[in-house]
Amino acid sequence: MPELPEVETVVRGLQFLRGKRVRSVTILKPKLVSVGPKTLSPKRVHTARHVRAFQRALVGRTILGITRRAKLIVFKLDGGGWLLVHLIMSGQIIVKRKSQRRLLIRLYNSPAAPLEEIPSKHTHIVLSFTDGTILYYNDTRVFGTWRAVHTRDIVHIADLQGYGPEPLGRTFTWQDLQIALQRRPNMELKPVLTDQTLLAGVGNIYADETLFTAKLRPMRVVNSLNPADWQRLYRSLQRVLRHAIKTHGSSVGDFIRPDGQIGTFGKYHKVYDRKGKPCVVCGTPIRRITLGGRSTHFCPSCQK
DNA sequence: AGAACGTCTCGGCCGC
DNA sequence: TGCGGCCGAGACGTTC
Repeated sequence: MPELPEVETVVRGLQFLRGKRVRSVTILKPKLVSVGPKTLSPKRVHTARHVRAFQRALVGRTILGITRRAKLIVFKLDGGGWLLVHLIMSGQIIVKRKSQRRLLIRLYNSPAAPLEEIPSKHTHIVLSFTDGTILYYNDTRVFGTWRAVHTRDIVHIADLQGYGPEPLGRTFTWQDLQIALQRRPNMELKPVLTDQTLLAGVGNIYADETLFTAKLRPMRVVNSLNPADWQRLYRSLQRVLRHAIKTHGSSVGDFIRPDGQIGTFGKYHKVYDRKGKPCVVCGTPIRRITLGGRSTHFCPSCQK
């Protein structure tokens, strides 16, 4: 399931799409796509016209670059267009290269569907490129978002403007982390770490793992941290995220790499989804609580 | 059967 | 009484 390391893994795996031109766009679930900046009205209209506008924004365009902002995959297109893809909970991008483009129509229900069993009944969007490459978007929970926007709209896009700093950004220091999280001085660390407007890219798993590594309890209030705590939190955050990227992201849930392989980070979870199991450091059973409406795991002995 | 790793909206509350 | 910001709850399909 995609947080910063998973999205980063996907983005790196998609680099070979640069220079390819979109031949056609098939939309099987119109609710997944939208065009233009977000409007003030929360009600989204999904019509055939809507789908056609989305297709028009992409067909004939060449992909100039693929980058990541927070958990968002950002495709830069020629002609000033952008495609912003958010995998939310269960989105997967799977690409077949030209040599593998023969389609096998065989329904397969597993999240880690092998390449030859794509498309599946969870394939909702298909991008075909002029060289025969095909990109499939699978999403069991149909929560993802695909938004086509133009450069002139980009400053209005809450998706890009509302995000906090990138935790792995070149200039990001422990003081920057402190400044970012102290915008919510009276809140608990866990919900603050996963707030995208304060800090970009951290979700439930990596928040729990980061706090364990930093030896800080998830329910600690932000303004109770001293400078040593902030430095430990900063180092832990970067170490956990970098390690996860190195191991290609988490394999928990539905995460799948663009080449169809599953991630391997799940093996290294120290607290996440380990309720009742012994802490890898001290043996104390890992505790699971709910914080900010999300499951939260910690070692009651190691984390202070 | 209840919970799921994300995001958005809504509404209550607080402080000005 | 009004307004903005903060913050928690619930909703959003589907799967196991």
